[in-house]
Amino acid sequence: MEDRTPVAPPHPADDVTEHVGYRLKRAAAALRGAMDKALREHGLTVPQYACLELLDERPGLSNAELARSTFVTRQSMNVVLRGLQEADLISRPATTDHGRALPAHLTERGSERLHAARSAVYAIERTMVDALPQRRLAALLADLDRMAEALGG
Amino acid sequence: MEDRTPVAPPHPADDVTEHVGYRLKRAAAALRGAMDKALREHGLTVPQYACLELLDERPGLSNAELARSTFVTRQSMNVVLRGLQEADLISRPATTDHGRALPAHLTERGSERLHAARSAVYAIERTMVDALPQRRLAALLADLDRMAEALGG
DNA sequence: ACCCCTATGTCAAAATCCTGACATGGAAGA
DNA sequence: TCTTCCATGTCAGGATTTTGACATAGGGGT
Repeated sequence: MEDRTPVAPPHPADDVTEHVGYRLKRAAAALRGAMDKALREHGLTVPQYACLELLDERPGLSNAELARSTFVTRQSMNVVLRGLQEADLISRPATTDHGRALPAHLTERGSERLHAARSAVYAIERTMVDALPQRRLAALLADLDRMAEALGG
Repeated sequence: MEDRTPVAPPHPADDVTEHVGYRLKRAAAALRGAMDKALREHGLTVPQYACLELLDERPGLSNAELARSTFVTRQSMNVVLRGLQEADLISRPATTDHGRALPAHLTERGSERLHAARSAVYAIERTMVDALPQRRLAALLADLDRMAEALGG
């Protein structure tokens, strides 16, 4: 239980739990867990929800584009898309006259499901943001971007 | 390629990629990718490295404690520990005279492997920190903690 | 026209992780 | 003491994700 509060840290920098990577992983894990729990009640997984949200904003995205946007491989996104197609939440043409990318679109059911789940996810986001001191959000977003870009993300 | 720079975002808050969760996931994914690549050259996975690092600082941690500290389930950590034991990087007693928790310890090989991999991981951490404006690190760590705690992390 | 390079979709196999479940050891309270 | 509860380790099964590989479509340069 006291895993994250060692009894006597010699120096903050000497404790792994004080490192940026550890904190980042911790926050991401907390978010993932909260979203998993909230989305389960809507019959969606986190990658599935991410897909629907992206397709709602930018209809016609291809499998590879969705994969890059959600930071997973094309193969992983492919199975996610199949699941969504199986559930009739998205639609994808079997062929295309130009190129190889197959544009995906939300179905009516997909749009409804997204709007139902969105409020739950937004509540989580609100919980996170409200936990921050006022006016610190922009700086946090900028810092996260700087780190990701520095690592080639 | 232009996945993260939509042509015309109506309002920042209306774009998923502007949300805190998205940025958090992006930074975490970038970190994970960089660590994966760096650790592969040392024959370690990220969870394995996390284990070794924790055991170096706090020898005798049990499977369940390590699992909580790395934000995975006991079952997942169990297979990680078996892999480390198989590679003779850690040691665990088969039985214990008191309780059920089996304290894990680094072996000589494990300590050597950790020290070899540590420099690569620390370089990544340095890259991240250097990408931040000076003196912003403490605030970032605090914000990450606040968010994690708000979500029950 | 031809070749090369990149991007995309997909298949197959393996690795990783999680959910559900069970048995055991220890602590706390009736 | 006995009972109840919690934590731990472990097994089995399935879901998710990744690595590796292959074939195809399009653009660019020769």
